[in-house]
Amino acid sequence: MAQRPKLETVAKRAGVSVATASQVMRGTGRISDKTRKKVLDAAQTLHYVPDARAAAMRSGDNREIGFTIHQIANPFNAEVISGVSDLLESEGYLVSILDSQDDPERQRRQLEAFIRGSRGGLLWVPAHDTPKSTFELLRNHRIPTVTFLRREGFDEFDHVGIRNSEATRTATTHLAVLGHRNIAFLGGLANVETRNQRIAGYLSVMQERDLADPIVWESPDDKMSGMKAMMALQKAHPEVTGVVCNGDMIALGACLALTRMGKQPGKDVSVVGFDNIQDAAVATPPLTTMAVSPRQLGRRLARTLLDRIREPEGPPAVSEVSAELTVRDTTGALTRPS
Amino acid sequence: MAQRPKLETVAKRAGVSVATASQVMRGTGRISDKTRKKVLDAAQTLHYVPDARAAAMRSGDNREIGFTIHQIANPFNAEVISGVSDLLESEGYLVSILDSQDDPERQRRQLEAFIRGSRGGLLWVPAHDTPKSTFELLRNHRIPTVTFLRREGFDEFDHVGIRNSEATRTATTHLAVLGHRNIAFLGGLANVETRNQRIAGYLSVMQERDLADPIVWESPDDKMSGMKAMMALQKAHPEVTGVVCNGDMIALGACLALTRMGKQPGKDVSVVGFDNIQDAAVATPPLTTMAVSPRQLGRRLARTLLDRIREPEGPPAVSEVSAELTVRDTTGALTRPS
DNA sequence: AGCGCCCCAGAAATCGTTTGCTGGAGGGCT
DNA sequence: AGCCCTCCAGCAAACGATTTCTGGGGCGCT
Repeated sequence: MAQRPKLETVAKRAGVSVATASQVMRGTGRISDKTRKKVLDAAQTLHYVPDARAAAMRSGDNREIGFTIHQIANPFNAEVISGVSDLLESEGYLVSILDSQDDPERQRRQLEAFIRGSRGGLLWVPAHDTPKSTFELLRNHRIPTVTFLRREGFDEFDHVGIRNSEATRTATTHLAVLGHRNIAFLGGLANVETRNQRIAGYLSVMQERDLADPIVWESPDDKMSGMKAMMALQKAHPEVTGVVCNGDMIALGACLALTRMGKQPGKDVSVVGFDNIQDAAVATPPLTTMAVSPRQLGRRLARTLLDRIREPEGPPAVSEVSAELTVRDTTGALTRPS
Repeated sequence: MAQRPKLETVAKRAGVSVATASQVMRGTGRISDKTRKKVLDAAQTLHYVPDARAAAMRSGDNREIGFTIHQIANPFNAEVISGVSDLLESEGYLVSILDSQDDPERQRRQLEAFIRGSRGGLLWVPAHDTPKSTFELLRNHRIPTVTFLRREGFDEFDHVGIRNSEATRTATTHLAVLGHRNIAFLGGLANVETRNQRIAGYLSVMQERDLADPIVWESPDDKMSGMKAMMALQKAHPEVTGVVCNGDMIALGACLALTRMGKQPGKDVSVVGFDNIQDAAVATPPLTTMAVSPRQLGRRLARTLLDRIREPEGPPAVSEVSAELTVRDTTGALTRPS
């Protein structure tokens, strides 16, 4: 058990040539069962594991793919990752996750290191304000890439996303039908693409239905921030009775704020979330939200990348999935007339 | 912008030899400023990025490290990851995360793929019931490895952990001092090492103080499962007035269950969590918990690995950090006598 | 015996780097 | 002129695999 065994060691122990040993390990060529067994036994006892770097260097195929995401702690993202891994690992790939923390600078460094390691492919949620040069970096190096959720105006990569503006149209309409006129959009940071799309959907309904002046309120996408933001929003605009949120974490934080302020979500103020994370169903009260299936999204994402690896040329494939309105207890008819 | 440029291309364009170009890129050797500039310019215009695989293959040093963890969605883990990345990336490493989902089978496959890629080091939370062979796999391949949180009885690797039994001793004592006698331990799955240690601490206090018969209740470590488990526990053992939890998610789920059953956490039944995740402070009611600092833990973890990479030989370094009792509103004095 | 086929050995090229070596061109110094 | 010193070219050997090629031993078949 000295150093890491190489193929040559295995071959020597099995009494065959390295060429033959390689054939056996790769399952290629015509090898008799007897020889095959000898080699496999030798590899077993030596705990031989081939060096993927050397192999990839010569043969070119690379079964390691990366998934760069903006926020690893988000349970929605975690489920997407899980869906991606299921499919890709069953195809013999190793998927490793990089957490950019939505910082373009950090993302750039990570992607450069990623390219140095020359993996087989990349799944990527670009950080907000990702410069065009970062996209070009990937493209120039011919790395099979699928963007996810955001694409920042770069349309040369395959893409899997959510119909954001359609979803917030649905959410806002839902509130409007319930009688709400003072509806605000809450959550997310400026210049995030998905948020902009969601705001667009919200604004369009506000305008078409001639509701009150739109209010858009920023906040980081975690529960605590959502709570603080909702408190500030209520203070600044006490007339607001409906809130369309940029994510479930925000929405849960908002509900928290409302109950703390003595108001009842779904009665005094209606709140719609986005994502349908697991907590949404068991929250108090259970959250009305725009549901998308993260696992399904993950599988689609993985399949898109596999297709691209198989067929490097060809126009970018873009697919978007719809979010579905899931009504629970945080939305209700307007009680007090505004 | 044809294919990926190699060092030879850069050298040719700069009018120098590959050896010289390599020296410049690595910053080694004695090279005049004029030549250096020529090479750097050529690399710039060609968008040259060195191939880390080929480099690592020859030189042996590898600046990619992996972090295999059992549950990526857990916010506590996410903060640890963040702490690890901060430190390691500032040292020029790329850290990629693998999600074993606490499945020994999946973990095994991932680690084998990881070894094939021969990275520079590994941070590892072993899945529950990880077989000894998996540990030996890593050891045999001489991969600098630091286990985190769990070590499953394998003491040949460096380790960073939490003083679990000390922590649950503190938590249980806290409840006992408040007058509780019927205290249960809730959460986690059988045969998970950290859980066993926490149970041990709990049991020791129950015995020393001659409290009621101990009750240990299983549950997966997410909020929804915790809620269900607490409901079942209350039905089976209505006399229980104190609960020591295996994690904050469980504890939050338990509080949820209590309020749904019309009981008030901290008044009717006292609950202590573990981890002090961000939600703990803003939950209703705010959660009493055993706090450990995930970022600090992450930095210590990273530093331990760096030390090991720098000095591959030598006895394993083990360090454990203490958890601190943070009293909030879910624990209170026993009101109705048992 | 002769022929053909299956299986494999052995050698060599290749992937993109790093690293050590030899040796030479040029400059500054005595 | 002679000598040393700096800077770099050019060659070559690694690293650990894959892949192709030639060639030959052994077997079965006619």
